[in-house]
Amino acid sequence: MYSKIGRIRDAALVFEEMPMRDAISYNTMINGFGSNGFYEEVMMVFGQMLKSGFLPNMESVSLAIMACGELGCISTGILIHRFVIQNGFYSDIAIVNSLISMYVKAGRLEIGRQIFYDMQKRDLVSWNSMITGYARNGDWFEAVDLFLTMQKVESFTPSPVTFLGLVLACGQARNLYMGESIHGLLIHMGLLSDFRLGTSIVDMYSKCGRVDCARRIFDTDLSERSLVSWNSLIAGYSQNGYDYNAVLLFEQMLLEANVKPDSITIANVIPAYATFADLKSVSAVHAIVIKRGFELESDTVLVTAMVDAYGKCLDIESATSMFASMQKFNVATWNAMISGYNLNKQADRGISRFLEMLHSEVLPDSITMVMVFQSCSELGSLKQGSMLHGHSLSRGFDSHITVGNAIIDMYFRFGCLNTSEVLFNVMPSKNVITWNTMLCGYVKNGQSALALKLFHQMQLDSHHKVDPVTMISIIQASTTITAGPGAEMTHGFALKLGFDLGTMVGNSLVDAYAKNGLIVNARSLFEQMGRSRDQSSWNVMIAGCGVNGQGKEACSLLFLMEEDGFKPNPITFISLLSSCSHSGLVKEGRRFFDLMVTKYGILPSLEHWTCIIDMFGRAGRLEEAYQLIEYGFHSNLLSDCDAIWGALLSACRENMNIELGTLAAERLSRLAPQNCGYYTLLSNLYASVNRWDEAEKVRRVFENGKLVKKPGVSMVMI
DNA sequence: GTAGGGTTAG
Repeated sequence: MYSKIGRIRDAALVFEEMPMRDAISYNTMINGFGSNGFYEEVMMVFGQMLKSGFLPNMESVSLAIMACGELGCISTGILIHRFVIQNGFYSDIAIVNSLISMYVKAGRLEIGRQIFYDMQKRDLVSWNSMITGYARNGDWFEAVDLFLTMQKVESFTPSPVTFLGLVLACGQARNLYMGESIHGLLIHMGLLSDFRLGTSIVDMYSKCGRVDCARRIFDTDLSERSLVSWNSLIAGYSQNGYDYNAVLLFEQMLLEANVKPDSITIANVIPAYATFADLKSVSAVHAIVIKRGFELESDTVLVTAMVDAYGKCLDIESATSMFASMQKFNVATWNAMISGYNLNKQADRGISRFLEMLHSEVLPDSITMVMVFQSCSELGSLKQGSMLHGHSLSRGFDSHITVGNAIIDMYFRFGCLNTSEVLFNVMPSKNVITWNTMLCGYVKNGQSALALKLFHQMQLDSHHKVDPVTMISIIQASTTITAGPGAEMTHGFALKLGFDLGTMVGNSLVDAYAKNGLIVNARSLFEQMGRSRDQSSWNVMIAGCGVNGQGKEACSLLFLMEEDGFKPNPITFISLLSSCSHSGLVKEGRRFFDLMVTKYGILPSLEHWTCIIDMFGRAGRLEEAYQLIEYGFHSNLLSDCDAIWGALLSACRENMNIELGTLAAERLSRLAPQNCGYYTLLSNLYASVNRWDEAEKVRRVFENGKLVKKPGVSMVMI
């Protein structure tokens, strides 16, 4: 009675206290748990029932099989399968259908298929289960084939569940063409009013990258906007790079009265906030999760999304503690954690996590390998990188293009161009990212000519089309070789290719023009870009004015930028401060520095501080630089570190200021006694004012080997 | 008895 009205916990209590249980009470309990989705409990009671010697009824057996499917307990499922055969349940079509469904849910299509073909008599549910099985695995061809055979051979009329399977198949296979056909068929048959089918169509368009169609159906065609339809559309936006739309839709959802987000909604929207590195929103969503009591410890997917998000927001400690609070890990969780350490410049912790992972029961996958190769680059440890390269070869990861790309990228970062080239040449299959990695690697290593040569080769290869990332490398390579004309040429070339100068390529060209003295071209392209400008376009333009001595123009761009709807970010102020620095606009620079903190709430980073020290230095106003540093310490905006004194010492060297220079060097020698660069600066400073004896003294300290060589990163044994 | 939505990289 209790279980019928959903008060399953009360029923369980009564059941526990029953002195004598009979088959009926066991079956009732299994039914109660099963219909409320308590699958673990179903398994438990089912086990107890068999142990006590009672024979379950058809319904209980069916529910137990269903529970195995839901929980992914395929080994228990196989035992129940045997039990079914031994106890004569195999004649029941419903039980066999449940078995098929269990196997296909676990991805064991071959077993499901065997059972299906061995059946003497099949009903519509058997066909539907099989179709759905193929659909989940993205095999739309088999799904459609079964759909046709079902009608031709056994004359079954498809039900809405059949179509649910077909639409799912198109989505999973990203087959837009088939999806559109079935959409049309459903309209024709008048089945779209079934809200489950409507939702599945929204999901299909989302998965096929046509979020615009998904949105139209969501807005106009759905008879009922269920939680699942909201989730499908948010997922569609988020997975297709429309992060802002995902966030907007989620925020709209929060205002709706008749729908509340669940853990899947959150797992969908969190990556969108993460792309913006929007820590405030991520924490706010985390608060919703806690407030609504979603189970975090067991929800691997949700926690993985949160670990990743905190990592991207540079709150690595929150990411670490979320990771630590988990009971079950999967490979994505480990990967998100390692990626977080890389992003937070703590690659050593990433490597440690990887070693920990090797001792856990979760095996690394190709994404893990991509992450650890990044960790090695970040750490600058060639030795470790080569060892992991060997590890990855022995595990067969070299067949993954992404892993190959990551390894090529790593060797470029170590300056091992030859190794990268060899790997590139022997790679059995390449994608456009492989080519881009090579091009970018050459450019970063100052080999622009090689980049252009390879680009030529790439164009002859019809398999790989030039994309925006390719163009950016080519713009940089051309301009390093032929400065201004290079920028004009690649600009023309991009237009000739029929390339829609998107935001990224546009920004890169503006940057190339500006850096090569063609500020007029930069400005006109920047204006031409219009709506396709983003925040970074403004930053590039501001910096570009700066290097061309147009400090005043740079300053006025800040206000135009705000009029255009973009908020300045820390990089904007780096561009502004260095513009002021190059144009000698000390007063303005100082004002922007203050505005940044007070009006925009941006805490100055080390780079901001070194920029402003450089500005004072160029203007010969070293005392003011020093005062500002002292003020930074006092107000806790700045911590005492070698980079700051290094910047001051460098400025002193330019101004031949011995007094402050010695002071800076003193602080430096205490903070970073191993840093050779500063000793050279100090000895140069003495030499510049003809104090040769002092210069010699510093040089001797350096040469006497008082400098300890920075110990290499310790080796890792695998 | 079958039944729609989720995480990680390049």
